[in-house]
Amino acid sequence: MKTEHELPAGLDDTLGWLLAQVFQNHLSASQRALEGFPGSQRGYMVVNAAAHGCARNQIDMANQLRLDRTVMVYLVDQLVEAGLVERVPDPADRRSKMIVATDKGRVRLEEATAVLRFVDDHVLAPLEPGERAHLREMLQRLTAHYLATGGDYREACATAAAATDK
Amino acid sequence: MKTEHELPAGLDDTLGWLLAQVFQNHLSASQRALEGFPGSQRGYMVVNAAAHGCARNQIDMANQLRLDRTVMVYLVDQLVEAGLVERVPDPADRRSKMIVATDKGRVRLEEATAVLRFVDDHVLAPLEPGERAHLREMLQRLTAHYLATGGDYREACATAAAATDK
DNA sequence: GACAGACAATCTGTAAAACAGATTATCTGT
DNA sequence: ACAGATAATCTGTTTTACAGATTGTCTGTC
Repeated sequence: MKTEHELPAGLDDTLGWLLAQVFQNHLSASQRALEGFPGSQRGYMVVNAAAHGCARNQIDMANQLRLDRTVMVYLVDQLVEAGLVERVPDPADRRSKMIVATDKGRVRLEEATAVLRFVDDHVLAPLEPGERAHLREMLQRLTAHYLATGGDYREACATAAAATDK
Repeated sequence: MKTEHELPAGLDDTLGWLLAQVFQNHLSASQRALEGFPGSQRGYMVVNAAAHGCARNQIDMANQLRLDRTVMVYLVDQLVEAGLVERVPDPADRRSKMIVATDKGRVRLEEATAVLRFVDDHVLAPLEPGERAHLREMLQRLTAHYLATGGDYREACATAAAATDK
Protein backbone atom coordinates (compact mmCIF):
# COMPACT_ATOMS: atom_id res chain seq x y z
CA MET A 1 0.00 0.00 0.00
CA LYS A 2 2.57 2.53 1.10
CA THR A 3 4.42 3.29 -2.11
CA GLU A 4 7.86 4.49 -1.11
CA HIS A 5 8.12 7.40 -3.50
CA GLU A 6 11.55 8.76 -4.28
CA LEU A 7 12.06 12.35 -3.18
CA PRO A 8 14.22 14.56 -5.43
CA ALA A 9 17.84 14.00 -4.43
CA GLY A 10 19.36 16.84 -2.45
CA LEU A 11 16.06 18.50 -1.69
CA ASP A 12 14.73 15.83 0.63
CA ASP A 13 16.85 17.32 3.40
CA THR A 14 15.95 20.92 2.66
CA LEU A 15 13.50 21.96 5.34
CA GLY A 16 12.34 24.94 3.33
CA TRP A 17 11.44 22.75 0.40
CA LEU A 18 9.60 20.24 2.54
CA LEU A 19 7.63 23.00 4.23
CA ALA A 20 6.81 24.50 0.84
CA GLN A 21 5.55 21.18 -0.48
CA VAL A 22 3.30 20.44 2.46
CA PHE A 23 2.07 24.00 2.68
CA GLN A 24 1.24 24.35 -1.00
CA ASN A 25 -0.25 20.91 -0.91
CA HIS A 26 -2.61 21.96 1.86
CA LEU A 27 -3.13 25.33 0.21
CA SER A 28 -4.39 23.99 -3.09
CA ALA A 29 -6.52 21.41 -1.34
CA SER A 30 -8.22 23.98 0.86
CA GLN A 31 -8.51 26.35 -2.07
CA ARG A 32 -10.75 23.83 -3.76
CA ALA A 33 -12.59 23.12 -0.55
CA LEU A 34 -13.26 26.82 0.04
CA GLU A 35 -14.43 27.38 -3.51
CA GLY A 36 -17.18 29.95 -3.34
CA PHE A 37 -16.01 31.40 -0.06
CA PRO A 38 -15.23 35.10 -0.71
CA GLY A 39 -11.50 35.68 -0.45
CA SER A 40 -10.78 31.99 -0.12
CA GLN A 41 -8.51 31.08 2.82
CA ARG A 42 -7.77 34.72 3.55
CA GLY A 43 -11.45 35.51 3.60
CA TYR A 44 -11.91 32.55 5.92
CA MET A 45 -9.24 33.90 8.24
CA VAL A 46 -10.86 37.31 8.36
CA VAL A 47 -14.32 35.95 9.15
CA ASN A 48 -12.75 33.69 11.74
CA ALA A 49 -10.98 36.57 13.40
CA ALA A 50 -14.14 38.69 13.14
CA ALA A 51 -16.22 35.98 14.81
CA HIS A 52 -13.77 35.80 17.69
CA GLY A 53 -13.58 39.56 17.93
CA CYS A 54 -9.94 39.66 18.85
CA ALA A 55 -9.08 42.70 16.73
CA ARG A 56 -10.04 46.27 17.51
CA ASN A 57 -9.92 47.52 13.92
CA GLN A 58 -8.83 46.66 10.41
CA ILE A 59 -5.16 47.45 10.82
CA ASP A 60 -5.01 45.50 14.04
CA MET A 61 -6.54 42.52 12.31
CA ALA A 62 -4.26 42.93 9.30
CA ASN A 63 -1.25 42.77 11.60
CA GLN A 64 -2.53 39.71 13.40
CA LEU A 65 -3.20 37.93 10.14
CA ARG A 66 -0.02 39.18 8.49
CA LEU A 67 -1.91 40.89 5.69
CA ASP A 68 -1.10 44.19 4.05
CA ARG A 69 -3.41 47.01 5.11
CA THR A 70 -4.38 47.77 1.51
CA VAL A 71 -5.13 44.12 0.87
CA MET A 72 -7.37 44.15 3.91
CA VAL A 73 -9.56 46.80 2.30
CA TYR A 74 -10.67 44.83 -0.73
CA LEU A 75 -10.73 41.59 1.23
CA VAL A 76 -13.25 43.06 3.66
CA ASP A 77 -15.06 44.66 0.70
CA GLN A 78 -15.71 41.21 -0.72
CA LEU A 79 -16.87 39.84 2.59
CA VAL A 80 -19.20 42.75 3.22
CA GLU A 81 -20.67 42.37 -0.24
CA ALA A 82 -21.29 38.70 0.49
CA GLY A 83 -22.91 39.66 3.80
CA LEU A 84 -20.50 37.68 5.96
CA VAL A 85 -19.10 40.61 7.96
CA GLU A 86 -19.93 44.22 8.65
CA ARG A 87 -17.82 47.31 9.08
CA VAL A 88 -19.02 48.78 12.36
CA PRO A 89 -17.63 52.23 13.18
CA ASP A 90 -16.10 52.24 16.63
CA PRO A 91 -18.06 54.84 18.67
CA ALA A 92 -14.98 55.50 20.76
CA ASP A 93 -12.81 56.22 17.71
CA ARG A 94 -14.64 57.03 14.53
CA ARG A 95 -11.50 56.44 12.45
CA SER A 96 -11.59 52.79 13.39
CA LYS A 97 -14.00 50.28 11.99
CA MET A 98 -14.50 47.02 13.77
CA ILE A 99 -14.97 43.97 11.57
CA VAL A 100 -17.79 41.92 13.05
CA ALA A 101 -19.21 38.69 11.71
CA THR A 102 -22.88 38.53 10.75
CA ASP A 103 -25.06 35.56 11.61
CA LYS A 104 -24.72 34.44 8.03
CA GLY A 105 -20.98 34.83 8.38
CA ARG A 106 -20.94 32.60 11.45
CA VAL A 107 -22.90 29.91 9.69
CA ARG A 108 -20.58 29.96 6.69
CA LEU A 109 -17.63 29.93 9.04
CA GLU A 110 -18.90 26.79 10.74
CA GLU A 111 -19.43 25.06 7.40
CA ALA A 112 -16.03 26.07 6.11
CA THR A 113 -14.34 24.95 9.32
CA ALA A 114 -15.94 21.54 8.98
CA VAL A 115 -14.80 21.24 5.38
CA LEU A 116 -11.27 22.29 6.29
CA ARG A 117 -11.15 19.56 8.88
CA PHE A 118 -11.57 17.04 6.09
CA VAL A 119 -8.79 18.70 4.16
CA ASP A 120 -6.52 18.47 7.20
CA ASP A 121 -7.30 14.80 7.59
CA HIS A 122 -6.58 14.15 3.96
CA VAL A 123 -3.30 16.02 3.94
CA LEU A 124 -2.16 14.34 7.15
CA ALA A 125 -3.40 10.91 6.07
CA PRO A 126 0.06 9.29 6.06
CA LEU A 127 0.54 10.09 9.76
CA GLU A 128 -0.60 8.15 12.79
CA PRO A 129 -3.30 9.87 14.88
CA GLY A 130 -0.79 10.55 17.63
CA GLU A 131 1.65 12.02 15.16
CA ARG A 132 -0.97 14.37 13.76
CA ALA A 133 -1.57 15.81 17.20
CA HIS A 134 2.15 16.08 17.79
CA LEU A 135 2.69 17.86 14.48
CA ARG A 136 -0.09 20.31 15.25
CA GLU A 137 1.32 20.98 18.67
CA MET A 138 4.83 21.54 17.30
CA LEU A 139 3.54 23.95 14.66
CA GLN A 140 1.67 25.83 17.36
CA ARG A 141 4.79 26.06 19.46
CA LEU A 142 6.86 27.29 16.51
CA THR A 143 4.26 29.88 15.59
CA ALA A 144 3.86 31.09 19.15
CA HIS A 145 7.60 31.43 19.47
CA TYR A 146 7.81 33.31 16.21
CA LEU A 147 5.06 35.71 17.19
CA ALA A 148 6.59 36.19 20.63
CA THR A 149 9.97 37.13 19.17
CA GLY A 150 8.31 39.45 16.69
CA GLY A 151 9.71 37.69 13.67
CA ASP A 152 13.12 39.12 14.27
CA TYR A 153 15.83 37.29 12.41
CA ARG A 154 18.75 39.64 12.80
CA GLU A 155 20.34 37.23 15.23
CA ALA A 156 19.95 34.29 12.87
CA CYS A 157 21.44 36.22 9.98
CA ALA A 158 24.38 37.33 12.08
CA THR A 159 25.06 33.71 12.98
CA ALA A 160 24.77 32.66 9.39
CA ALA A 161 27.03 35.45 8.20
CA ALA A 162 29.65 34.46 10.74
CA ALA A 163 29.51 30.90 9.47
CA THR A 164 30.18 31.92 5.86
CA ASP A 165 33.06 34.16 6.84
CA LYS A 166 35.17 31.18 7.82
CA MET B 1 12.25 32.24 29.45
CA LYS B 2 9.58 30.60 27.36
CA THR B 3 7.04 33.38 26.93
CA GLU B 4 3.72 31.70 26.36
CA HIS B 5 2.50 33.88 23.57
CA GLU B 6 -1.18 33.96 22.85
CA LEU B 7 -2.13 32.66 19.41
CA PRO B 8 -5.01 34.41 17.63
CA ALA B 9 -8.22 32.80 18.85
CA GLY B 10 -9.86 30.47 16.37
CA LEU B 11 -6.83 30.27 14.10
CA ASP B 12 -4.66 28.31 16.49
CA ASP B 13 -6.47 25.16 15.41
CA THR B 14 -6.37 25.92 11.71
CA LEU B 15 -3.70 23.69 10.24
CA GLY B 16 -3.46 25.78 7.08
CA TRP B 17 -2.75 28.90 9.07
CA LEU B 18 -0.14 27.19 11.21
CA LEU B 19 1.58 25.80 8.13
CA ALA B 20 1.48 29.23 6.51
CA GLN B 21 3.06 30.88 9.56
CA VAL B 22 5.90 28.41 9.86
CA PHE B 23 6.47 28.31 6.14
CA GLN B 24 6.54 32.07 5.65
CA ASN B 25 8.62 32.36 8.76
CA HIS B 26 11.21 30.03 7.27
CA LEU B 27 10.81 31.65 3.87
CA SER B 28 11.66 35.16 4.97
CA ALA B 29 14.53 33.92 7.11
CA SER B 30 16.10 31.98 4.26
CA GLN B 31 15.42 34.85 1.89
CA ARG B 32 17.70 36.99 3.96
CA ALA B 33 20.21 34.20 4.35
CA LEU B 34 20.31 33.63 0.58
CA GLU B 35 20.69 37.30 -0.19
CA GLY B 36 22.95 37.55 -3.21
CA PHE B 37 22.17 34.07 -4.43
CA PRO B 38 20.65 34.46 -7.93
CA GLY B 39 17.00 33.50 -7.86
CA SER B 40 16.98 33.15 -4.09
CA GLN B 41 15.48 29.89 -2.81
CA ARG B 42 14.28 28.92 -6.25
CA GLY B 43 17.72 29.50 -7.67
CA TYR B 44 19.09 27.40 -4.85
CA MET B 45 16.70 24.60 -5.70
CA VAL B 46 17.71 24.67 -9.36
CA VAL B 47 21.44 24.58 -8.61
CA ASN B 48 20.79 21.82 -6.10
CA ALA B 49 18.89 19.77 -8.66
CA ALA B 50 21.53 20.54 -11.28
CA ALA B 51 24.31 19.36 -8.99
CA HIS B 52 22.50 16.09 -8.38
CA GLY B 53 21.72 15.68 -12.06
CA CYS B 54 18.35 14.13 -11.54
CA ALA B 55 16.61 15.96 -14.39
CA ARG B 56 17.08 15.27 -18.07
CA ASN B 57 16.11 18.75 -19.26
CA GLN B 58 14.55 22.04 -18.22
CA ILE B 59 10.94 20.93 -18.37
CA ASP B 60 11.70 17.80 -16.43
CA MET B 61 13.38 19.86 -13.74
CA ALA B 62 10.55 22.39 -13.73
CA ASN B 63 8.07 19.59 -13.07
CA GLN B 64 10.15 18.13 -10.27
CA LEU B 65 10.52 21.54 -8.62
CA ARG B 66 6.90 22.53 -9.28
CA LEU B 67 7.94 25.56 -11.32
CA ASP B 68 6.30 26.93 -14.43
CA ARG B 69 8.23 26.23 -17.61
CA THR B 70 8.42 29.91 -18.54
CA VAL B 71 9.64 30.80 -15.07
CA MET B 72 12.37 28.21 -15.48
CA VAL B 73 13.73 30.12 -18.47
CA TYR B 74 14.58 33.35 -16.72
CA LEU B 75 15.55 31.55 -13.53
CA VAL B 76 18.19 29.57 -15.42
CA ASP B 77 19.13 32.75 -17.30
CA GLN B 78 20.07 34.37 -14.01
CA LEU B 79 22.04 31.37 -12.85
CA VAL B 80 23.91 31.08 -16.15
CA GLU B 81 24.78 34.76 -16.03
CA ALA B 82 26.13 34.28 -12.51
CA GLY B 83 28.13 31.30 -13.76
CA LEU B 84 26.54 28.78 -11.40
CA VAL B 85 25.05 26.48 -14.02
CA GLU B 86 25.38 25.84 -17.73
CA ARG B 87 22.88 24.93 -20.41
CA VAL B 88 24.40 21.89 -22.10
CA PRO B 89 22.61 20.73 -25.23
CA ASP B 90 21.76 17.07 -25.00
CA PRO B 91 23.62 15.37 -27.90
CA ALA B 92 20.91 12.71 -28.02
CA ASP B 93 18.13 15.29 -28.36
CA ARG B 94 19.14 18.74 -29.47
CA ARG B 95 15.84 20.19 -28.34
CA SER B 96 16.73 19.41 -24.75
CA LYS B 97 19.23 21.31 -22.69
CA MET B 98 20.57 19.75 -19.55
CA ILE B 99 21.15 22.08 -16.63
CA VAL B 100 24.51 21.19 -15.12
CA ALA B 101 26.19 22.87 -12.18
CA THR B 102 29.60 24.48 -12.67
CA ASP B 103 32.38 24.13 -10.12
CA LYS B 104 31.57 27.62 -8.96
CA GLY B 105 27.94 26.59 -8.68
CA ARG B 106 28.84 23.63 -6.49
CA VAL B 107 30.89 25.80 -4.18
CA ARG B 108 28.09 28.32 -3.83
CA LEU B 109 25.66 25.48 -3.28
CA GLU B 110 27.75 24.15 -0.42
CA GLU B 111 27.94 27.56 1.19
CA ALA B 112 24.24 28.18 0.80
CA THR B 113 23.40 24.76 2.20
CA ALA B 114 25.48 25.49 5.27
CA VAL B 115 23.76 28.82 5.78
CA LEU B 116 20.35 27.25 5.37
CA ARG B 117 21.18 24.76 8.08
CA PHE B 118 21.53 27.67 10.48
CA VAL B 119 18.20 29.02 9.35
CA ASP B 120 16.61 25.62 9.99
CA ASP B 121 18.09 25.50 13.46
CA HIS B 122 16.84 28.96 14.24
CA VAL B 123 13.32 28.31 13.00
CA LEU B 124 13.13 25.00 14.85
CA ALA B 125 14.74 26.39 17.98
CA PRO B 126 11.68 25.83 20.23
CA LEU B 127 11.75 22.07 19.52
CA GLU B 128 13.76 19.36 21.21
CA PRO B 129 16.44 17.77 19.00
CA GLY B 130 14.41 14.58 18.81
CA GLU B 131 11.33 16.52 17.81
CA ARG B 132 13.16 18.30 15.01
CA ALA B 133 14.12 14.99 13.48
CA HIS B 134 10.59 13.71 13.89
CA LEU B 135 9.14 16.83 12.26
CA ARG B 136 11.53 16.49 9.33
CA GLU B 137 10.66 12.86 8.93
CA MET B 138 6.93 13.55 9.03
CA LEU B 139 7.24 16.29 6.43
CA GLN B 140 9.22 13.92 4.22
CA ARG B 141 6.54 11.30 4.57
CA LEU B 142 3.78 13.77 3.75
CA THR B 143 5.67 15.06 0.73
CA ALA B 144 6.48 11.59 -0.54
CA HIS B 145 2.85 10.60 -0.18
CA TYR B 146 1.73 13.70 -2.00
CA LEU B 147 4.14 13.15 -4.87
CA ALA B 148 3.20 9.48 -5.07
CA THR B 149 -0.49 10.27 -5.37
CA GLY B 150 0.23 12.93 -7.98
CA GLY B 151 -1.34 15.70 -5.98
CA ASP B 152 -4.79 14.41 -6.75
CA TYR B 153 -7.41 15.82 -4.43
CA ARG B 154 -10.56 14.82 -6.18
CA GLU B 155 -11.23 12.27 -3.48
CA ALA B 156 -10.76 14.79 -0.69
CA CYS B 157 -13.08 17.27 -2.33
CA ALA B 158 -15.72 14.64 -2.87
CA THR B 159 -15.57 13.76 0.80
CA ALA B 160 -15.75 17.42 1.77
CA ALA B 161 -18.66 18.05 -0.57
CA ALA B 162 -20.54 15.08 0.89
CA ALA B 163 -20.01 16.48 4.36
CA THR B 164 -21.55 19.84 3.47
CA ASP B 165 -24.52 18.22 1.78
CA LYS B 166 -25.82 16.93 5.07
C1' DG C 1 12.41 10.64 -48.06
C1' DA C 2 8.50 13.66 -47.14
C1' DC C 3 5.15 14.99 -44.07
C1' DA C 4 2.09 15.29 -39.80
C1' DG C 5 2.08 15.59 -35.09
C1' DA C 6 4.51 16.03 -30.70
C1' DC C 7 7.72 18.20 -27.80
C1' DA C 8 11.68 21.48 -25.70
C1' DA C 9 12.86 25.95 -25.13
C1' DT C 10 11.86 30.57 -25.84
C1' DC C 11 9.30 34.89 -26.57
C1' DT C 12 5.27 37.97 -26.07
C1' DG C 13 1.45 39.88 -24.05
C1' DT C 14 -1.93 39.93 -20.36
C1' DA C 15 -3.93 39.55 -15.97
C1' DA C 16 -3.52 39.39 -11.15
C1' DA C 17 -1.38 40.45 -7.03
C1' DA C 18 1.54 43.01 -3.75
C1' DC C 19 3.03 47.16 -2.25
C1' DA C 20 4.57 52.15 -1.67
C1' DG C 21 2.82 56.76 -1.38
C1' DA C 22 -0.65 60.20 -1.27
C1' DT C 23 -5.32 61.49 0.63
C1' DT C 24 -9.20 62.18 3.90
C1' DA C 25 -11.14 62.08 8.22
C1' DT C 26 -10.30 61.73 12.86
C1' DC C 27 -7.83 61.65 17.25
C1' DT C 28 -4.39 63.40 20.81
C1' DG C 29 -1.73 66.58 23.23
C1' DT C 30 -0.10 71.25 23.87
C1' DA D 1 -6.49 76.35 17.72
C1' DC D 2 -2.90 73.91 15.85
C1' DA D 3 0.78 70.22 14.94
C1' DG D 4 1.56 65.61 14.61
C1' DA D 5 -0.11 60.88 14.57
C1' DT D 6 -3.25 57.30 13.10
C1' DA D 7 -7.23 54.48 10.45
C1' DA D 8 -9.05 53.59 6.28
C1' DT D 9 -9.03 54.34 1.59
C1' DC D 10 -7.42 55.42 -3.06
C1' DT D 11 -3.96 55.62 -6.85
C1' DG D 12 -0.35 54.16 -9.51
C1' DT D 13 3.77 51.28 -10.05
C1' DT D 14 6.17 47.05 -10.02
C1' DT D 15 6.46 42.43 -9.85
C1' DT D 16 4.84 37.96 -10.94
C1' DA D 17 2.54 34.15 -12.83
C1' DC D 18 0.76 32.29 -16.69
C1' DA D 19 -1.53 31.45 -21.33
C1' DG D 20 -0.52 31.38 -26.19
C1' DA D 21 2.24 31.73 -30.16
C1' DT D 22 6.91 30.66 -32.27
C1' DT D 23 11.15 28.11 -33.61
C1' DG D 24 13.83 24.27 -33.97
C1' DT D 25 13.97 19.38 -33.45
C1' DC D 26 12.35 14.61 -32.96
C1' DT D 27 9.35 10.53 -34.11
C1' DG D 28 6.56 7.77 -36.68
C1' DT D 29 3.98 6.65 -40.97
C1' DC D 30 3.07 6.21 -45.69
